[in-house]
Parts: sequence; structure tokens; C-alpha cells
Amino acid sequence: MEIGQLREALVAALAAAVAAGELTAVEPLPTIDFERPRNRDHGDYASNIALVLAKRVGRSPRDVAEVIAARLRGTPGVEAVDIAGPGFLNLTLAASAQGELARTIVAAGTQYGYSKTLAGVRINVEFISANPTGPLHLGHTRWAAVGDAMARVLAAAGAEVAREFYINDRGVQLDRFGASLEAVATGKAVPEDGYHGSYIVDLAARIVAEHPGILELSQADRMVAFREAGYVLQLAQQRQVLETFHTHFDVWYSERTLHSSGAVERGMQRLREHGHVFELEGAVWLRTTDFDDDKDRVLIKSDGELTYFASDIAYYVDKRDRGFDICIYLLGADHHGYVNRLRAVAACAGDDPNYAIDVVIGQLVKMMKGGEEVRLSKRAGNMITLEDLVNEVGVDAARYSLIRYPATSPLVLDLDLLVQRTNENPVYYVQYAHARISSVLRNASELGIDWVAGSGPAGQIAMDGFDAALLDHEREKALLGTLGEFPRIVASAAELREPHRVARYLEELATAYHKFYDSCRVLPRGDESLEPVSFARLWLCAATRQVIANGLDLLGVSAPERM
RNA sequence: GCGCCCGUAGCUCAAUGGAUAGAGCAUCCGGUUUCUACCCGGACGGUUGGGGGUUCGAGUCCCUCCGGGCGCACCA
Repeated sequence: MEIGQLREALVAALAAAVAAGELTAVEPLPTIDFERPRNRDHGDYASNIALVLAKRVGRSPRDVAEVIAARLRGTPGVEAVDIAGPGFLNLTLAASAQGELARTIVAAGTQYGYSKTLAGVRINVEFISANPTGPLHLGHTRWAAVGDAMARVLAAAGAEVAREFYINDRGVQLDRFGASLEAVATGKAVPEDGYHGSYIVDLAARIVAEHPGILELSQADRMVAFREAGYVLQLAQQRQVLETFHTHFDVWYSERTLHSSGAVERGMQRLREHGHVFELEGAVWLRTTDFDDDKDRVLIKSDGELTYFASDIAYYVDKRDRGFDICIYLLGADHHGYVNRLRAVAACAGDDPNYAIDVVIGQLVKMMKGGEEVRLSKRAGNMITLEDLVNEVGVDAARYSLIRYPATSPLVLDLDLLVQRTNENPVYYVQYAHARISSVLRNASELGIDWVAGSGPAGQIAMDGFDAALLDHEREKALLGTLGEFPRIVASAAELREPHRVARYLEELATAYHKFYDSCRVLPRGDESLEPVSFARLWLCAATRQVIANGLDLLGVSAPERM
């Protein structure tokens, strides 16, 4: 029995009551919650349907609840329908109906939890988009983990997803980068507005070694040569590091390409067609104030130069032209001023900004070490990089600890605790549940137990492999209920662009499993005989392991068989 | 000055307008004769920054005040 079927039964009960004249029809039907209540005393599932409808049908909530409950009782698999509190409808499932879920999950395998809610939708997720002028720092690392997990979750909801990295390879930052490299290589002081990290020294030395004669070039040529060589090396370094972080981008989009391909002209033209472009005082503007921006924005300066904003527009239009229905941007909190203007761009291009564009503003990451905040600065050399974090805590712990918090909330990571690998970082707690189940299944195998076929060691009578009704222990039911939540969790994580929900869910699931394990012996002890309940519990174990594995995969975190 | 985000237990953080606001850590007390104790159970801990409003119901939505962070360019 899955939650979807229950919801259908609820809606059917309502429709039947209306058809029988017991309730007046309500059109349109308001949003009805149907979910697992936090408090287990409130049944396996609960709905606020009566509370929502009461006023509209002119009856008391408990009245309405009673009418619907009467029609819901007798639904196969539903053991009890109770009315509680102000008028909540609480459903309790029969153990057999609930237990069947274990078989359903095992059969669905890696596909359990996946849905079609975003089928046919093409989504572009852009994240990190760091300047190719230095290593990726901790903030980038958060976007790497969250952006990649978001892409995985969206794909699990059926969307066709592309991960995209925008390379800012044009502009003064890159020039300053080149100037810094050139200065170091020729023994000069790095310019005040340049890059001062020690990686600049290493990079400059490597460039000199790989490009004999570069120092003999004229000053101007040398600047360009260092800039270009540094760009190539630094970008390669970022890509390599991201691959080791299990974050693979489908598209690396160069800003230079954007300009050379004519995309800027095309973008500009698109906006002109929609009538939001105007000229004033020698400059070309976009009237973003038509759509909630606080001021209009310049596209072409009076000196003829394009603004960075013009690139943003071209890039957005280009994404849409490449067939993406939705463009998601992950930006740092210091970019929140861009939200309205980006949304205005979408609107000016004729799109619905509430659908076609989604800007997620993430708060920055702070890191504590030795009780003090570790300061992050891209310009200064004294920063924590993605590599530093991974070297200290590993890819799994780094990814997990960055994903498990909503990107919109500020995050303080205590490096000392992550290094200690305590429960402060719950990735171990979740992975341990997976390893623990793997161990149980291994042991079952070694005992000659074929839980799929329901046959035991030589001499045992083969049984019908799985009797769902045997899973009636309080903690078995709780575990089954949690397993049933997974599809809904994945779908809502995708819809809300909040992959942290998957991590939180996994922790809840791991807890449910550990509690079950603590109370319910799976395999027979030494001289005990093999009973049918062992088969049922093995199915439950296998189902749980599958869901943990599926969930961890959505986070890009490994599911170890042994720990 | 204008705008955006945030304020939840000692700490780090959850909670899609639902029922008694939850976890982990920290502190204290317990639990394993056999599947991985990286586990489980219990105790302690709160005026959800303050005040007002909306409604059957508000941590969540609206107004206001306080506190913290960030942003305001014909910069990139």
C-alpha cells in the first residue's frame, strides 16, 4: 500500500460523499494535506481534509471528517480511520498492506523513489561559475555539492538536466590574474589589485617552465601570454578537482564564446523585439523596472562598451535557445541584488519569471578551527580550498555536511569535529546503517538463507518467501512508514530545489532502521530454527538498504558495504 | 537612506499554514551471553528576538520595532 493509493482512496471517499448528497460540492478543491503525522499516535497517515473543507461546506470539521471517515472505512488495507483533534483524519494501515511495500521497493530497485513529476522538462542548473583565476574555495565547494545534488534530485523527478559552469574568461579579473603571474615571474611586486595567493608563485613557475622564451616577450605580449597560459592551467585544475569531488559538468560555457558566437547580438535583438530596450544619453538600456527591478540597467555604455549585464542577458537567452525550459542559478548571498534583475531579464525576454527562471541565493559558509573562524578570501592566499576540505574529511563527509543544510541558511562547519568523524557529521550514521544491513544480508547468505525464494538451509522447509503480515512490530511498522515516504521526499526536494531534504530523510530512515535492528532480531541465533519472520525481516532489510543507497546516490555520497 | 536575507534549546541546525516546535552535540543516568555499540533507551534543556494583526490553526503569512549579515555603479 503506497501513499498515492491512499490519497486516491481519500479523494474517492470525498467524491462519493458528495455524489450521495452528504456534502456539498466544493470547486475548485483546495489543497489537501495527506502525510505521515509527526506524532505516531496520530496513525500512519493523516489528512486535514475536513478542516480545509469545513467552512466551505458550512459544517463543523468533525462533522465533515465523520462523513468522509465512514466512506473510508472498509477500504482494503486500511485498518482504522479515526477522527482526532479539531478534525484531523487519522488512518492506520493493516500490517499486511504496509508490509507489501518491502517487496515493492526491492522490485523497483534503483528506481524506487524516482518519479515522472518533471518528465519532459529540460532544466539547466548553473552553479559555481568561479573566475578561472584561482583554486575553488569553500563557498564554491558548497555550490558544487548542493548544485550537483540538486541536479541529481531533479533528474530523479524525471527532468532532463544539464549541469553548467559559466567561465568568466573575459574582463579585468583575468587581466589582473595575468598581471600577477607576470609580476611574480619577473621578480616584481604583485599589483595591489592583483592576486596574492601562494598558488600564483607556483603557477608562474610552471608557466615559465612550460613556455620557454615567454620572459623574452615584450611586456604587453608577456602579460597576455601569462594570462592565457594561467587561464588554461587554472581552469584545468578546477575541472580536475571537481571531478574528484564527484561533480561533473555537462557544459563548460565560455564567456568569450558567448561574445564570439553572436549570442550577445541575438540576446539584445530578442529584448528589442519585446520592446523593453531604449536609448538615453548615448547609452542603451533595458527597462527592467517594467518587472520589479528598482532601476533600469545599462546594456551598452555611452562609450560603446558592453556591460557585464549584457552578457548575463545573452547567456540567459542562449540557454533558452538551447532548449532549456527552466534555468536555475545558484548564487552566493553577495549576489542577491541580482535576483530581481535576472528575473526581469526573463520577463523582458517574454518568459514567465515564476517558471522559467529560479535563482537560489545561498548563504555563505563559515568555518571554525581551533575555536576561531577561518577567514576566507579569494584574493589573499590564506583560504580554505575544496581540496583542503576533502583532504581533511574526505569527499563523502565534505559533500554530505555541505548538502544537509538548506543552502539558504548560513552554515558554520567546525573543521575539528568533521576531522574527528563523530556523529556531528551524520554521514557516518547513515552510511553505517547501510553497512550494517549489508552485513546482515551477507550473514544470511552465509547461512544458506535464500530470502528471495524463501528457502532455508538444507533440511528447512521452503516457505512462501514473504509474509507481509509478519511485519507488525511497532518498529517494523515505523520503518515501513518511513520507507514509504521516500518518493514524496524526492519529489518535494526537486520541486522546492532543496536537496537537503533527502539528507535529513536519510538520517530519519537510518534512525528507524537502527531502532528496528535494536528490537527485532533478523537472523536466527545459533541453535534457533529458521522462522518465517526472518524472511520477512530480510525483505525489510533489503528494502531499507535499497532506499539508503538510492538516497545517498542522489547526494553523490557512497554507500559502503563495510565500514 | 533604500532593498534583500537571517534571528528557533548552552552549541550546530531541522520543521511545504497543522495536532504536544524536533534532531545531533554538550551534561547526567541506563542498555549488548551470538546479525557491525559508528547502535539503542531515559533525563535535562524553549515566551521560535519583542509587540501587534490575518484564521479553525502562525516558527511559517502581513505590519512594526530591535539585533546580525549582504547589496546599492554607464564595475566585473
